[in-house]
Amino acid sequence: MSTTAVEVVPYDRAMEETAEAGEGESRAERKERTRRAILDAALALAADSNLAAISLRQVAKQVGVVPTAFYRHFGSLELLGLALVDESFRSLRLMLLDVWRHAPEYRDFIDGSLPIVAQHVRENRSHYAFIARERTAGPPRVREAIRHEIELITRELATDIARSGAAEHYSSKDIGLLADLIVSFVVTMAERLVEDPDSEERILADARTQLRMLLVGALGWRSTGRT
Amino acid sequence: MSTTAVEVVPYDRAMEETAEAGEGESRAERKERTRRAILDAALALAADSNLAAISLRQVAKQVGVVPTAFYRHFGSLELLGLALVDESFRSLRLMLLDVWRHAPEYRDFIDGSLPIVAQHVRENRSHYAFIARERTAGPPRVREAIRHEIELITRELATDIARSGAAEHYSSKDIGLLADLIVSFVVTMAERLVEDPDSEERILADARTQLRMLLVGALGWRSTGRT
DNA sequence: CCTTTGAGTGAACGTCTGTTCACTCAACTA
DNA sequence: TAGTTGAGTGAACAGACGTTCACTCAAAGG
Repeated sequence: MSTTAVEVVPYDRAMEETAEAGEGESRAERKERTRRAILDAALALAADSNLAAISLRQVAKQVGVVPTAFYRHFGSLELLGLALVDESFRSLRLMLLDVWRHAPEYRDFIDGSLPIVAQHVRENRSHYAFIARERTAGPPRVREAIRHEIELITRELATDIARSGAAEHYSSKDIGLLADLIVSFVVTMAERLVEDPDSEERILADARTQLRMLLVGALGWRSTGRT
Repeated sequence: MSTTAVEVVPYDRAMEETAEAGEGESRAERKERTRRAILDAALALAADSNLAAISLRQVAKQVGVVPTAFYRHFGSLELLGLALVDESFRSLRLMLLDVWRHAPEYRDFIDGSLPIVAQHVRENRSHYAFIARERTAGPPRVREAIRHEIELITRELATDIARSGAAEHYSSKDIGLLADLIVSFVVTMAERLVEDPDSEERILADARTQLRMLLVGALGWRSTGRT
C-alpha cells in the first residue's frame, strides 16, 4: 500500500462504514485519532532517516489524508517534533518514578533499575530512537527541548542521591556531577539498546558491570570543595 | 551571494584570471580543489540540519558548480558522508597518538589529555559536529562507519590501559569495558563542547572531576571473572 | 430545525529535487 | 603536433515539495 519500506498501522478513516457498529465517534474523538495517526506516521517515517529529512506530504500520505489536513493539527513538522518529545518524556518520567520508588539504595539501584530501563526502551523503541536521533540532529528547538528534559531528570536524580545519603561526603556540586555522569551513561546505554535490540542481554550485562565500576569509584571519592 | 545563512569560503574557480599569476594548476590539482570545496560545502550546509536533509543541488550551488559536476567526485551524498567520516577520524587518530604518547600514567592521563582533546574539538568543530550528528542520525552506512571507528579507538585504548599496567587486577574483558566507559564519556564531553563552545572552560572542569570520580572507582574495582 | 463550526478535500502555484544526456575545451600524452 | 581524456556545462525530464485558497458536509449547539 505504501511506497516506502515503513509499515504503519493504517489509519482507518472509514471506520463508521464497518457494517455492524451503529454508534459513531464524536468530533473530538475523530480529531484525536487523526492527530495520533500523524504522530505515529511521523515517528515511523523519521525512523528511516530523521525529522528534518521527512516531508509533510510523506506524513500525510502515510496517514491517508490530504496534505492540507496536516495543518489542522500541527503548524509545522518542528511543532510536531516538540509534541513527540513531550510524549516521549511523559512516559519516561512515569517509568523513572517507578525506578526511584523501588530502589532507594545503591546496590539495588543497579540491579533493580537497569532492567526496568531496558524494558521501557524495549516497549517504547520508536520513541527512544526518536530522542536519540533528534537530540543531536533535530531542529534547534527540538534539540533544546530534549536537552532541557534530560537536565530536569539529572536534577531529580541529584536530589534523590542527596536524600539517600549515599554520598554524604559529597559537595552538592559534586552530587550534581555524579548524577550527570550516571544519566549520561544511561543515555548511552539506551542509545545502544535502540540501535541493536537483539543484543539487549549483553548490553545490559556490560552496562551493569560498568555502572558498578563507576559507582564503586564514586563512593570512594571525596569532594575537595565546600557545601 | 548565497540564499542560505551558511557562510563558506567561496570556491574561486576563476583563479587563473587573477592577472599576475602566470602558472596554472595541474588537472589533478584542480580536481582536488573542487573535491575539497564540495566536502567543505556539505559540511557547512549539513551544520544547519544534517546530511540526510541537504540536497546535491544545494551543495553544488554552494560550491559554485553545476549539479552534474558533483557526480565527477562522489556517487552520492552518502558516499560524500563516508569521505567526511574518514577525514574526521584521520585527524582524530593523529591527535590520539599524541595523547597516548604524552600520557602514559593515569593522573597525567586526565590533566594531560582532556585539554588536548578540547583543543582538537575547538580547532575541528565542524568535523566533530558532523560526527556527533551523523553518529545517531546519519544514513545507516555512515552511522556504521562512525561506530566502527569509535570501536577501533576503544580497542586501542584498551590495549594501552593493559600495557600501562594501571589495571593489573582486571580481566581483559573488564579492561575493554573500562575503555568503553572512558571513550563513551569523552564522546559525550565532545558533544557538549561542540554544542556550546563558549562554555569550554566549565565543561572541561566538570569533565575532569567526573573522569576522576570514574577512574578513582575503576582503580579500586576488582574483576570477579578470569583472564 | 436551522445555523455555525471546523476537519478534511482537491486544485493550483512556483520552486526545488535527482538524474540523463550530449556537449565543450583545456590539460595531458604519445 | 595531433589525439585522447575527463572536469565541468546546460538543457531537459518527471516528480515531489510547502503553502494558498475556496470548497464540502457531518457533527455540535442554540
